[in-house]
Amino acid sequence: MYQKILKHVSTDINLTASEKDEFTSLLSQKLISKGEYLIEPGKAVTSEYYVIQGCLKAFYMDEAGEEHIIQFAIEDWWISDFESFFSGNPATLHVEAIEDSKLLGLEKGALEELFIRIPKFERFFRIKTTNAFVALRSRVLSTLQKTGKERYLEFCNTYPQIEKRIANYHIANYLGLQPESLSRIRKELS
Amino acid sequence: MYQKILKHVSTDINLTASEKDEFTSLLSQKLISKGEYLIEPGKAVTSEYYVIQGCLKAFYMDEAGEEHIIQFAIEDWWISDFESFFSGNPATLHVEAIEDSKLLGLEKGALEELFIRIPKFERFFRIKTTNAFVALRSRVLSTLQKTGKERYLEFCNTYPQIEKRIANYHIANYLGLQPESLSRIRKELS
DNA sequence: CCTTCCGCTTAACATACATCAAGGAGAAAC
DNA sequence: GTTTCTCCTTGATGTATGTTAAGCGGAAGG
Repeated sequence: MYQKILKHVSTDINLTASEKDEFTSLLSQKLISKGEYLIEPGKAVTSEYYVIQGCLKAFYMDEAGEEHIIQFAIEDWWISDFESFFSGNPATLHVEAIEDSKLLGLEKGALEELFIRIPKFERFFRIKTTNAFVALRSRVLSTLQKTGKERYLEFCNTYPQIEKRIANYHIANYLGLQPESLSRIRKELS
Repeated sequence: MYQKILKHVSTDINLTASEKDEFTSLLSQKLISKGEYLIEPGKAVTSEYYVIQGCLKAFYMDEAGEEHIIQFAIEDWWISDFESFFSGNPATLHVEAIEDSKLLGLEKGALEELFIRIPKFERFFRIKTTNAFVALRSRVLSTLQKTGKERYLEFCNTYPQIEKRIANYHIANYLGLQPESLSRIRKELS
């Protein structure tokens, strides 16, 4: 059960057997069915989650009740409302399973103790945070400067596994397009 | 010279006189003229900068040589290539003064020591980082879902001081519009 | 003072994408 | 098997924004 996450962590930092044990002892497994919510706005978020299996979407709801997807997460990704997790403010994000999913949760308090006991983990999570920041920045750039077709191709390159698994209208939403437009783009490309 | 930054820091954390001294002793003043570069791609970035006076733009250059502005900074803002600063990778961003500017630089090494000696500062910079993350995320949302006019109004609300100071074509670039389009939008609104 | 240049505006036209509407295929429910 | 529902596709039309081109005004430099 912990093999995947240990392999994942080991790509960035080296751990001894006892460090691995200490890390995994902090993780709690969570099962969630398709359609269920992992995070709902208004509640404080005290964990971040590593996806062992399944698929989830993180989205905002606007005043008109429209969803705006800002992230998908599949195997080997982390997901949470990081703003709420770090600041302690109530969540503003929804996170919903779009497939039955198996997660590992990591509590904020446990994480902070871990940073003190094994500082390597601070490095690991800082790398993850920096990557998330860079990904977000590059997404700002592509939405500002690129056409729908270009963004779609970029998406397919960046998330090849996701593109095949997720409904057209979810991808369209993520790309800021209408499903009809994405459909046309796909037709053009085929 | 340090009044502004101390007031700025004090909005989030409380400091004793000696903590203030310790903090300001780490800061080094930097003057930079309009048109000069604070950060150039390829070089590692070891400082972040607080703006005492002036105005700068942070932008990427694409393969076609086009600038894409991702941030402006005026008085009381921080600016750097945060990805490079945190990861140690060479900068990918350009940061250029668009007015003569006066900055306070803070070295990464000094900052890390400060975090150890006065942990409150870790909290302060974590708040800043979280805010930046949230701002970026909300920018992704507005570029995906809103029209140029809506984004312009949002920009004017969020950065009223900036809107009056910066050239039309810079604002248009930041909003992902052509200067002509922004000009039309402004006309419609007046 | 005059000239030059740069940024702003306006107009005419082109295009990407949204919107509205309809139909079809596959999965789920009966 | 039939019905229903959900999602995908396609077409017709509308709109926001891009593109190209021109002119104007103020600032900088002579």
